[in-house]
Amino acid sequence: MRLSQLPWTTLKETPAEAEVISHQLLLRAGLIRRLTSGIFTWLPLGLRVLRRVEQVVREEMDRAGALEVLMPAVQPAELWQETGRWDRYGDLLLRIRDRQERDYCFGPTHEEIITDLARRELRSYRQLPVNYYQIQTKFRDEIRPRFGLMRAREFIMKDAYSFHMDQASLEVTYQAMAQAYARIFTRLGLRFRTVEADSGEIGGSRSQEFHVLADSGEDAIAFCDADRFAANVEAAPALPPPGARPAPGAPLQAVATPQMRSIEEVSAFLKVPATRCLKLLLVEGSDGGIVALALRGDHVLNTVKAGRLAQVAKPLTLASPERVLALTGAPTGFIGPVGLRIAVIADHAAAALADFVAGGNREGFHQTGVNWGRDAAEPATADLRNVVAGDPSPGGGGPLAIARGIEVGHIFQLGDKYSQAMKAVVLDQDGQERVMTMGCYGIGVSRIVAAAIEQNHDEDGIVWPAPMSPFDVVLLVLNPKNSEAVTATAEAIYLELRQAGMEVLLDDRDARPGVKFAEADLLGVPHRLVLGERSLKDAAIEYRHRRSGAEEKVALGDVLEFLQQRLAGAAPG
RNA sequence: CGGGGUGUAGCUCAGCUUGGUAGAGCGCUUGCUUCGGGAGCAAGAGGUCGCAGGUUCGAAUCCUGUCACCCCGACCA
Repeated sequence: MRLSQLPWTTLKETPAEAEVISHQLLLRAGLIRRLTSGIFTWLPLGLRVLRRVEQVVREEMDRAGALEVLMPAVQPAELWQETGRWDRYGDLLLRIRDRQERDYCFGPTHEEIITDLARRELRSYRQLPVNYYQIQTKFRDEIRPRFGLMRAREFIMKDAYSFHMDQASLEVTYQAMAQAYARIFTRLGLRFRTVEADSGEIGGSRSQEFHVLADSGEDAIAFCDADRFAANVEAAPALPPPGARPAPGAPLQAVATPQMRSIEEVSAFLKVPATRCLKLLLVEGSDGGIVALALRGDHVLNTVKAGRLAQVAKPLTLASPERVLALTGAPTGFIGPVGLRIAVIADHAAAALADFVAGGNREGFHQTGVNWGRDAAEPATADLRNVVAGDPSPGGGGPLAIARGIEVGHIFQLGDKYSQAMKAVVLDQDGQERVMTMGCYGIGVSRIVAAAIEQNHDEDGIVWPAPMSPFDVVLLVLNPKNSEAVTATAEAIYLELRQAGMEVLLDDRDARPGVKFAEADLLGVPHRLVLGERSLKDAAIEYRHRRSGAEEKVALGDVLEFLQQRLAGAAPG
């Protein structure tokens, strides 16, 4: 592609709307433009990146035996009503109405559509298993779209859905997808981790996420290299502390703690570490009452774990301050277990505390020297908290570490949740109708583009992993108007490289050298060639590697071979 | 949805407090000079000051409404 024929506008200044680096660089490098909140146009150079990602995804899905289809983006309400999600999916679902006043939605996902397709197309166990996939635009009306392509409302997703006679068959495809995903992210040159996950609203049992590692990631993932355990913090079990709880040693005492509502305030005021404080969170119970959840002061409630408790109302809802006051006689911030007439469920670590500090159930007071069993009833126990760095790994290999990740892939074993609701059945060997078992497998294609930048950039701009760079090579022609020899040589090299199958960006614009250098760095193509009168005098061309900055002079006759070796190298960029 | 903030040239912003008919830098056009890391000089083009209504002789500026965009918030017990 010739830059002289491309209306390419880069930005020297960072647009005010962009907060994260990937969003800033995508805009500055002229790859995308925002149309409205959470909705973007892909410009010519940006689209090349997206297409390269799609191609890798497509190749690996095909290799794994999946079948590409393309389903409609607009979906009739009837199918969503069949599974009950028309009502349950909520405001995330963009609902639209046609001229006949019929209800539709713009698809945020395609379980209903594919299940409808499967029940129409599939008749016999002989046709199973089958795995359909598509690469397509989704729309989710996010509460707050942000971070550019990372949390957009409209985005490109690869979603796949598999159909099976039984769980064993599902397992096989599920593992094949896990392997395909690992191949995809490896091929794209991304540093990633596969982690155990919560299956969330989609339902089903087993589920794993694929995270691109980046400090700006929205998710926390817990892992242990020694035993290869890795899980989203949402899903990582916190083990009970070892050893027996110490015996009570201190007397129960009430202490005045005026205005001290938070653990930080109480801990600092009483000079007691947060690890010896108890915090109680009052949530709505499934029986219409209130349930108290007890955590150690330094721990954080895991809402996924808490939401699974039978005693807790779904969805997990904190009790209102008014209700707390009415039921306990004390305002929030001063609630403790002593004398509390509410069921308490304690996290294992909170249940292991002795001689701890807790709210006094009286405004302006806490208690010290509190002990379970002696001062308050022994609580029920459960795993309620997020793991923290240093916690023992559930795999037994040692302490956990925490890293940040961007979720770019998620695979689920759905079971029969949708096939049952929509009566997607085939006949088995005995001629009996059997509900199919399903799996589903998603990849955030457009999000991968943002995640790759979050993970691969420097102060000059993007540093694409080679497999997703918009071009393999950028060739800068310096001052083309000054020298016909330079222009002619550049044209010859441009042709030679393209004939060898390389994607080459030729900067043949009548622009100053400094502009060309700066914009090439911003765009982030891994390999750069520079041809000017200076190098032409030596019958050479200058090469520079974007990521390392390493430079070399290459004889004109050797350019093709030199680059072929570079491109063939395993180093992804 | 609640709270906060911002809407002025393609981009980043000033001007608003104290009303008097719109500016800077970058970008864009033309010319000259430059020409190996986002050039210099000169001359230009480009704005219903988000929109609507009100106050006023006069509104970017004050008031009301509305729309859009951005940020924070479901860890407080």
